[in-house]
Amino acid sequence: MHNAIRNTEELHEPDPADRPRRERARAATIDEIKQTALALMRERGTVEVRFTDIARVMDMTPPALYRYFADRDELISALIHDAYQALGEAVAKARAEVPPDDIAAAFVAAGQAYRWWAHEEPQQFALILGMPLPDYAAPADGSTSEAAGRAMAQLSSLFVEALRAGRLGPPRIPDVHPAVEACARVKHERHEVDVGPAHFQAMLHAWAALHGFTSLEANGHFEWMDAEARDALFLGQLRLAAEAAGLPVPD
Amino acid sequence: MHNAIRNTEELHEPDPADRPRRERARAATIDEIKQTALALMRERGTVEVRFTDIARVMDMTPPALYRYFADRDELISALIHDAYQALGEAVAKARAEVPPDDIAAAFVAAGQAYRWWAHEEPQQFALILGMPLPDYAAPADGSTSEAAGRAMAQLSSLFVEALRAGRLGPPRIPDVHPAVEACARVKHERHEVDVGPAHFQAMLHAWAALHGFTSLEANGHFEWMDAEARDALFLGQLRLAAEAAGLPVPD
DNA sequence: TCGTGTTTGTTATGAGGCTTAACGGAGCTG
DNA sequence: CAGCTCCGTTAAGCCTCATAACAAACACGA
Repeated sequence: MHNAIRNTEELHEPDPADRPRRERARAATIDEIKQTALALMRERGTVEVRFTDIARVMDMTPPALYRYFADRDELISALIHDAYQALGEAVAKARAEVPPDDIAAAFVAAGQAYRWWAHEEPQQFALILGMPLPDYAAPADGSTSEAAGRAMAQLSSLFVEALRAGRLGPPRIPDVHPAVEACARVKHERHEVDVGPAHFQAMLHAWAALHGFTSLEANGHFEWMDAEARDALFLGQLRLAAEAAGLPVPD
Repeated sequence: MHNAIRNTEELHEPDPADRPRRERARAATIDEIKQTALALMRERGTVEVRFTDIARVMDMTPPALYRYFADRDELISALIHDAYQALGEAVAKARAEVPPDDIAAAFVAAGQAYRWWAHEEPQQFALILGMPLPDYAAPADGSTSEAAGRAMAQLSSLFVEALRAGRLGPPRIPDVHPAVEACARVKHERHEVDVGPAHFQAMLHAWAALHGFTSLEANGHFEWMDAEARDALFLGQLRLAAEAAGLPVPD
């Protein structure tokens, strides 16, 4: 137990003057642990991570890490949280670098960012969108699912913007199965997705297409193609998705 | 070392009469090990597998397993090979149960089989199409990549059949980037894909869309939808893919 | 029927990872 | 300086992978 829980808990101290200094050091160590874990994952091409290895790279002994994370699961949780954050930020950043009224360009930018991030960080990508890890249970505070929602919101907000700009045409599949409509309604009531059911459906189709290419590429199943071919192919996938969803088609 | 290598090697014995009996027993044990490994993976929801656990379930001691597999990697290799085989067979079986001249139905059947198998066997699916395992190297005999090729051939043959039947219309994206065309030419020369570049491109787009939905669902990212909604959504995805590829559109 | 060699299992052993417990030192606070 | 907290260490227990050495079962030939 010790006090490793303090990562997630908010602890009320008597607010001594040294708090910022010590806390900064602590935060820096936590960050170094996470960065080292990621570096090792990248190096070994795996989601696996050994406390012993992290400690060795950091010139520490393995038990020292337990001052910062109660166990491996807590570290994994933190990494998953960060990964959602990083993906969301990557997409948001890409969208911000595009003229705000150019919906088609924003869609391409978002899609490319999703793909680029997954390709650069396949381990983090696998962490959040691949097979869930053994015994891992999402933290009860919902911090990871909240982060997941924010990442997905990047996509749905694009539809909302297109709708507001009057640039959202009808999706290629206009009819919606009642069960799908029910899901759309729930999402709509929670204000997670502020578009109609047909466009909600189209959005999921677009996400799936986007994700499929991204996932296959990130996991090395497109390595028989060179980078140029993959780029062109992905752009085509984006065009198809935009067209089917009623979004302005890029190019 | 011992003699566990005999799984993959073809060994030339003096062909004694007892060979079939002992070999059958050996094959049965190998099969039981693999089945137990799969059962444990399913139970724990993971790709991880512990020799100790397998042995316990089989009422054996862990070292006994080394008589059949040199190490964990060799077991994984066998499981990957079997998984490709199983996926290919699932798709082939689904296609065989549909009138051979109904291309649209065959496409739906193949897609549903791909999705169904991934959903029923998410661990095996992750094994072959998810993130590659640490330290794992595909066997030099190319048995896994050959199995992979056969599984993918189920999709490409569908396009060939449609072409022969005169039911293959133009794909929604007719222009092909030179780099993609070069890849298509290579595949064509090897007779792995006997369709033109534009349809080759469309096939990859279809695979990606199909795979994206399948992968998200198999990894639990669509669990907020009920089964009915997911079914309807997937059918829509198939329709979009068929339409974009120039295949006959189902329904 | 009885040795003989092969196959297949066992126990014993060691290396290495995860995790906790117990302890010691650094640094801030009074 | 005494006392407290935080951070790191060493020591130790348990578990897994993997190998070595040994024992039983079995098929086979003389």
